[in-house]
Amino acid sequence: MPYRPTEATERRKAERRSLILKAAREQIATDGFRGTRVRLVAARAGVSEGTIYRYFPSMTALFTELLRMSAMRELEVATRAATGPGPGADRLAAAVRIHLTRALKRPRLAHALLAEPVAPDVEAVRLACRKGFHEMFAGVMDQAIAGGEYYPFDTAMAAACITGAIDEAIIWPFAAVPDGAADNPQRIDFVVGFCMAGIAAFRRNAGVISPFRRA
Amino acid sequence: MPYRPTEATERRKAERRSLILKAAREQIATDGFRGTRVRLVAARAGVSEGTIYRYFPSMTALFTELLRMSAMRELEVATRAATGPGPGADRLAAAVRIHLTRALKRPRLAHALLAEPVAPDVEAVRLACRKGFHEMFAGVMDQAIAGGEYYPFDTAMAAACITGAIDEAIIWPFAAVPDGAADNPQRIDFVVGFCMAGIAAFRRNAGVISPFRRA
Amino acid sequence: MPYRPTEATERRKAERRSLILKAAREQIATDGFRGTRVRLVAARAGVSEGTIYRYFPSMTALFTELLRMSAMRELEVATRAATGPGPGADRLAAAVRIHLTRALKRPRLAHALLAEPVAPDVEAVRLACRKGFHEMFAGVMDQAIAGGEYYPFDTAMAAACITGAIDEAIIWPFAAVPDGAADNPQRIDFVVGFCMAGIAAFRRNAGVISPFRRA
Amino acid sequence: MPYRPTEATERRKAERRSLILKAAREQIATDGFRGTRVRLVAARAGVSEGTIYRYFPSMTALFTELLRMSAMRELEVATRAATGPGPGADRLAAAVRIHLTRALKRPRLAHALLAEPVAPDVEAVRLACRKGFHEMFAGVMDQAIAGGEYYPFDTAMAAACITGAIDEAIIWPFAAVPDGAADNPQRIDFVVGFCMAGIAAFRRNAGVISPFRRA
DNA sequence: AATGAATGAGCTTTCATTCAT
DNA sequence: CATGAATGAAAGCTCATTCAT
Repeated sequence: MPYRPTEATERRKAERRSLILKAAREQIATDGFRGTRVRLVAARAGVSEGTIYRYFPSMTALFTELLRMSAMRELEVATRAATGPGPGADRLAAAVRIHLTRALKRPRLAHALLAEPVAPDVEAVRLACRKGFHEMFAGVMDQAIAGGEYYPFDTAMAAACITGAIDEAIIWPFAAVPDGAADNPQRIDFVVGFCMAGIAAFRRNAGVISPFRRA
Repeated sequence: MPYRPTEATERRKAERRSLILKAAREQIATDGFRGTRVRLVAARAGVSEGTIYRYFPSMTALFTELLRMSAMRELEVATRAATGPGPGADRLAAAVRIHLTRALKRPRLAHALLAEPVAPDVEAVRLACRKGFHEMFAGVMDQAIAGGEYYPFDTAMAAACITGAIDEAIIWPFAAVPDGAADNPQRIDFVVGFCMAGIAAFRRNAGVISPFRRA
Repeated sequence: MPYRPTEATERRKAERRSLILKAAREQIATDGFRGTRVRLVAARAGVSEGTIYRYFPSMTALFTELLRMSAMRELEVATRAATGPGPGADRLAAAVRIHLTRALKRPRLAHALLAEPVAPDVEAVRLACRKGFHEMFAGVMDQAIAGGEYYPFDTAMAAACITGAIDEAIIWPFAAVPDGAADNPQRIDFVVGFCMAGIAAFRRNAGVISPFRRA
Repeated sequence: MPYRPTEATERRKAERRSLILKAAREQIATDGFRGTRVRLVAARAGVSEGTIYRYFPSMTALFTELLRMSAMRELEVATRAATGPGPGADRLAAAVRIHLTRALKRPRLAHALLAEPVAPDVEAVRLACRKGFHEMFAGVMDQAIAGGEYYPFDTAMAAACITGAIDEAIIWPFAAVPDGAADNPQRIDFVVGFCMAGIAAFRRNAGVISPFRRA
């Protein structure tokens, strides 16, 4: 009688795979890619080192998939925030805000996923993910331009400035401020405001008063 | 007749040291800290591995010195641009511009030096360097506030946003645009404008028209 | 079905560990601690270098354990010989004899274990082991003094002289006599006699004729 | 005109050679053979590393010569003490005493020279030196036997026991007693007494009262 | 299918020896 | 002839990956 994987077996396999990915995620959140070892991931997942290799052909592949998954999820969330009927500026601000807010919950992980250099194979994927964010931000701005909200400007470059400001806002407190102060709402407001102001000069309706202008 | 080290010998020694630092620099510019090996640096410098250790006690020490040297130089140049009699906004813009312009000449190296996570010993130095830039930018803004040019705002956070935007502007073209287009003057203008606009909302003299506003 | 380490696996592991210790022992017996390299031990044990590090955290740890194990064993054997109801002199002689006899079976190894200077970490353990022998010999003599068999004397120094004589008797034939002649019973008799005579002057009952006196 | 070394040049060369040997001696006295590096010897001698190699073809050769020289000197002194008109027992005791006394002035050096295992080439010389001491001690005893002072016995083995006791007396305090107490005259007396007593059983004139016998 | 022991290439670093100056 | 910078062959150790159980 031929072997036939049961549904339960399939389910268990999928669970294991998730378990390993989650363990890798936690390890990276703690020590970065640099400090991640097969042994440590296996220990966190409660499986053996060999099992890792049953689910992923190599550590590079594991990292790559993790990166893709995490980035996709974040990109999706930010994209959803950027989608809707309101003005482009509001949608952009919402996307920036939600992305930053989420990243600041786990700044070490976010930094690793967004900026930490890794082996070339992984780097390629990481750049692709980054590009996804760039394109999302640029896309919102392009729509806003198309909708007459802004004069045309170099949205690709603006997207770069925005993601850069967000990244640094993630890294910076990680190194410099007391624990717990990193996701201070005021700081998030500031970064969102900075990014919006960065392109405010291109708004068609100059009469709108920037919400950051002091009384 | 006893040996006496000649001037030429001394010069050669200094040259060797520079040669090694330069080789390390190039290696890092190519593969980042992560991909730098004693063997590769030695090969690039055209010396043996042992020679590296005559000039530097360890790879960490070599990285550290390289980092400190490079960062000091850049910081100095940017600081000089930020110093002078003119309005704070102009000086800030000048500092951002020159830092960005110089970094874009060698984006991979700049990124490694500014942002790449490394071994803890080196990281400490790297954070200090980064802090130097933050403080320089924040300092110019504090002066501008003190001089009545801006309303008070969170200059530390603004500095973070500015360095972040610069960094991304460095990394981004490295990944995404054709060679040679990275230091396109228009792109540099854009980033400078973005950063200045980011804090423009806090200017006291609202009458000044942003130079980035399109006709 | 989840993997469960079988008894056979466990046994194999223990055997491997012993195998490595034995290989190290043989290597030391051949070339001393000084000439022992991870590579050589691994080759002798028929395992890879990496495997050595699975069983011992470092070469120092391997040496240390080997030393402790071997010394403990020898000390135990000698101590047992020195324990019992008879006169102290007889028990001391028995301890000297058995220790010497056993060591002469592998003089190079014995010398390395007993006398060869090594890295400081190992040296500490080696001195402790040596001290164990000193104390054992001194202890037997102290008991004999307490029991009225000897007048009081510097038993610590006597123990040093005894272990020294034994050590040299181990090294000496290793260098000077044909193979196999080292553990000549007559030579062992001589050393035992020499050591006993060394403290015979302190015996209370002077009437006893030394068994080493020739007819 | 052919080059002709002047007398002054020759003298200077000989002085340098001595200087290097002395420096090596001091280095060994401090850290043993194990801790001796070309660099350290050169630094102590106040010459360059290269110069060492002008006077000695290799470190091994330097060690070898040092060993031979030091051992010769000590052997000579001890031999002189063992030579003369008096009874063999007295001469032996004098030789043991002077050798031990001198060694205890620099126990670390003495231990290194007498017992520290070294590279095989050096070891061969070290064993030869050791053999010199054995033969000297054995020679005195052979003479005493020939002179009717002792019954015949295994003088080679006795010599081994004597040198062993001396060595251990050198090593032991080095590890175990407070500084300065090592060359305590009473301890030297004890070792000399121990060694003499070790062969006392073979004396023909049994009427002689051992000087170590207590009142 | 899961285990974790075994592997071995590769890492940084040391140091006796050589050789251009 | 002295110098000390340069060499490069090891050394101990790590860790991603493989494979017998």
